[in-house]
Amino acid sequence: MATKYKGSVKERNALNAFISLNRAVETVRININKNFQHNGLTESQFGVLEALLHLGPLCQKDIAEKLLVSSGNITMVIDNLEKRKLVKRNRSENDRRYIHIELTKSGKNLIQSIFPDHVDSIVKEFSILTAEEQKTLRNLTKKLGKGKIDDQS
Amino acid sequence: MATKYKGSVKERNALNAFISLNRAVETVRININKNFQHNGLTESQFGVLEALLHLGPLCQKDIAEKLLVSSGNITMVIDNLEKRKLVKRNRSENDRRYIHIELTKSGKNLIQSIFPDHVDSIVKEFSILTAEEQKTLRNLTKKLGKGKIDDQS
DNA sequence: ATATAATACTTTAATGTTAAACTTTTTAAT
DNA sequence: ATTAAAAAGTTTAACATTAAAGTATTATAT
Repeated sequence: MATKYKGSVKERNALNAFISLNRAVETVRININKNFQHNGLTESQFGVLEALLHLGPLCQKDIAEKLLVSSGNITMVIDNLEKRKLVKRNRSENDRRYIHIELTKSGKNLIQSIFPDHVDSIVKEFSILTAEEQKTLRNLTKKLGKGKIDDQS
Repeated sequence: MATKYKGSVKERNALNAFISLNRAVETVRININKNFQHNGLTESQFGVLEALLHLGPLCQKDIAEKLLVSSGNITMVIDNLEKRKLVKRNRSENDRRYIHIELTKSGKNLIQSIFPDHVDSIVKEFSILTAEEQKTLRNLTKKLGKGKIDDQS
């Protein structure tokens, strides 16, 4: 019953790249996320804390753009982080539509304590590739993604 | 306030590759998913229908493994597909623990009508890379992902 | 100045997602 | 044969996610 898709060479090339790309991200993520899951953080919560750590206070719209998620989603993620007192909402005085989000002291302590392990596990996952291959992978994927997040270059 | 992470060369290489990889998948997915979203399908639902189309009837455990999701999740996704009469549950006679899922006629019609556009949009997204680059990308990501889904090779 | 647009955020409804506890069925051990 | 363990699927609670509609605030056009 199994019927593999038969397409043109062009189609098979793109499909193969797409499938492997998705699979790689999924498996790598599952392994890397174990780090902050031990600390009761979800991937979204970790992403917000990391952005705040490395970029400083941000309004919710900026966070949503960095993480490529909807504004409604950010409202809930920030809600949950606020419940745990890891971040704080500050209504802007200049323009009261904006809410600036900043790390609390315990939020900063938490993300700072987790981040080194996070980096370690990324290094570990990618160590199956040489430095040269990692650079190649980065250059190829940079072309595919219209990224808004600054990377480490 | 922005404080970029300072790490070793090894760490920056891995981080850069990781960030670009994630970003590429997210942006590519958002574009590609528009196809089946027009037909009221979610990404998960599309994934199930596609697996059933190309691999034939599967039990829920197999579907969960192909899609790298939990068994509880598959229960819900199949529930929603069943509500729309796109798939059908068949309790196995040999071993009553298993439930075989198969496409209904309308489910097969739907996925067959959508799939060509799906492939087209993947080809379009990846056309920013040459055929050689697509193969390189595939080979690099294959090393990273411990895939279980058969690809088109 | 006032009406209109646009912007930032929230809410709602529907679906997705997981982990963990649970049921049912089958297999393995003794 | 009886019991224990394993396996497939379901349920529950909590969080994620989006689209679309709604609220509050600010900017713009006339």
